[in-house]
Amino acid sequence: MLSERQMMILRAVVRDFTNTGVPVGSKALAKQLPIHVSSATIRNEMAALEDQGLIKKTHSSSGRIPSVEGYRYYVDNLVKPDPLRPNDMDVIQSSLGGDFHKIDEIISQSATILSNLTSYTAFTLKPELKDSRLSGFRLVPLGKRQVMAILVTDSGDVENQTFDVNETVTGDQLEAVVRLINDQLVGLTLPEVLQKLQADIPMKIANYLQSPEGFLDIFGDVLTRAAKEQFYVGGRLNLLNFSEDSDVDSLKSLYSLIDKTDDIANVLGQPSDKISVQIGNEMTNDALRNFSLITATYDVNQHGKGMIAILGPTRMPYSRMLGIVGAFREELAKKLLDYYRFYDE
Amino acid sequence: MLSERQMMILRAVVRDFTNTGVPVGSKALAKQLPIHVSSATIRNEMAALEDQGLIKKTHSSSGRIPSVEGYRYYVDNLVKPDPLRPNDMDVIQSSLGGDFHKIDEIISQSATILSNLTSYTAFTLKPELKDSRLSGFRLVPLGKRQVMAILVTDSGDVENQTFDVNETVTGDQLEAVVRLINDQLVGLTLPEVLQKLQADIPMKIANYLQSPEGFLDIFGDVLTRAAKEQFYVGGRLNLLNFSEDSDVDSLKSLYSLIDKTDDIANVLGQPSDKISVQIGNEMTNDALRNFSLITATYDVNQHGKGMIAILGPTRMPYSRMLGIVGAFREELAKKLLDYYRFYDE
DNA sequence: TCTTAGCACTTGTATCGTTTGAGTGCTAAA
DNA sequence: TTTAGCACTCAAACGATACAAGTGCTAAGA
Repeated sequence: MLSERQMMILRAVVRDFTNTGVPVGSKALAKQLPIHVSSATIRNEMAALEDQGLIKKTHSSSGRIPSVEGYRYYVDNLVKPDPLRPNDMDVIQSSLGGDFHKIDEIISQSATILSNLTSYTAFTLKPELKDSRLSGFRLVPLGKRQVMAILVTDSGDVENQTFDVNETVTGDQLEAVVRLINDQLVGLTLPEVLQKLQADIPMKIANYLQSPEGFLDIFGDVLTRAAKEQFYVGGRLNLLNFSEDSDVDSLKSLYSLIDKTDDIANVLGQPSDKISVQIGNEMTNDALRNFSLITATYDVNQHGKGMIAILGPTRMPYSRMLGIVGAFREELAKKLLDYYRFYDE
Repeated sequence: MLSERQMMILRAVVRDFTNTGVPVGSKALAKQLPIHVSSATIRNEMAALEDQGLIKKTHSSSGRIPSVEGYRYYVDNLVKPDPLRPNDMDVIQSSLGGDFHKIDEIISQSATILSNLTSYTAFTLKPELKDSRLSGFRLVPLGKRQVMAILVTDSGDVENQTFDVNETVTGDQLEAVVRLINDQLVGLTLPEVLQKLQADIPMKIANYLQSPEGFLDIFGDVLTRAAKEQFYVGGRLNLLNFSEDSDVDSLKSLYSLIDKTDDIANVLGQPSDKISVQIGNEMTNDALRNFSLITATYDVNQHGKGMIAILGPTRMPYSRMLGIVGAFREELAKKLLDYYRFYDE
């Protein structure tokens, strides 16, 4: 249990340190705090906070910095999201104000906006209906030897790919493949489709084509791309600002991490309605030791929920960031509802 | 004019420095050179080379490093491409050996291979017929409210984009737009199309649709994407290895540079049949001051010419790099000829 | 005329003791 | 419980010194 005064001190330590990056000492705090006590008193309280593992020293006679547990306590109990700066709201509204013809444009644009507002790295995922289903597959011949495969899901995702075909493939054969896939697979969820694709489909298709592997590969390719959660990243380069001792190796693993869909999905974790903050080594991934991740969902009613996130140094101004993320999720939800309303009815 | 001995010394200075990164002194050279002269003699020769601006000191009593002019002389007159290491050839052939269904896969894979072989950053452009022409445009309705726009050029490039449409648009209208574009624009080069698009097309289309802007925007979008030279990058992260004093700002501008299609096209420059080397500030772009760029074309006969390039620190082992680039351009050309042969006839 | 030994000189790097200043913990008095 | 005072710790900055690598120049030898 912390006393009121201890909370006040912890809050001040976090604030100061996130602003300046310098360990904060008792004297500075005494001057700054609203209550009037001597630095010696502060020292006693700080010793108590240190005993509880909330703050720590960088060396035996230094000022204190928050420990991971200290940040955690601060985020859970002490912080209050800053109201958005008026200018920030303008930025959001004008950047989202344009006319969009694709959900993906809005989502990708959002990543950029978020990274600009925060000067950190931002991630956005589009609203996702879990269990989206295959609603159609086509092979469209283009010119002489090219075919485009197009896969559509019932949630409106479109995935496509162009590939070259040998002349010996006829239009009839393409038709047959398409019909087979549509007859057998439409309406199933994507994982179900993937599973069937490995089980009974190859046998059936053998009736239509002598060498079907090519087509099944293509279809499988497009399918796995569609099943993967697509996300957008904004402000990649901002990570360079926080490389501390410019540790090239850890930077590299960080970048490899954020470019791998699967990994980042793990890191972001399960959606929750509250804004969630993960601090430093609370995340299992070692490359993120000195970073914090703020994630939030946004809700587009029957169109599902999406996610936004920002990744910055553990020492980030949490109150401001929470304010930005909180406001942005709402603006984005509004924008998307508008968008769907326009195209839905 | 350089004497034989001076050339020998310059070559040794470049070799040594690119290998070790340490300025090279007269004593080390005396020990290493095939001829038997004292360090004092070497010093005299080095003074001469310095007078000609080919080498320079980092401070008044240091060993010498090559100047940009020195590298240039070395590359133009002294270097001989290393033969490929046997292992490297294996890597190339097995990485290019697989079965591909798209040119782009081969080209993108090539960027990865090149960056792996060199541990620098690699660029690849696919073979390009200059003046490729619009050969078709389609609008394919997908599900309820989505349409995919597909543009095909006579060189086989396909560019596409999905977008949402309001329900009030009818299939007939789509048909009309497509017919208009195909009637009026097919057969023209892409720049011509772009130009017409701004001139007389909007007026004509107004006869078919009340609010045509949306469609023209989409078409324009896809068109500009198709007109842009697409390139692939491999080993982006390798740039981090050469950040010297970890100058974050210059790293950032470097990355912005290689992500901008237009800029990088400028940097790569005009294709030439010889392998070309650009050294440090020979490139106008300031972010590249400490880098060198090796570019080479590859020739796929009637399918045009493409380009490969690697970007690494000015202090790179040129002989090895020239060997790799030289060998790779040929392997790639071979692979592509095979590929076209299979799909062409 | 070219080469070389020798030497004085320059400079970056490393090492080491010193000082300074910010900050701590502890004690004892208010 | 608070606070003044004091001894103590440690990082950072600083200066002196030594060292090593390398240079240019001079003068003698081939």
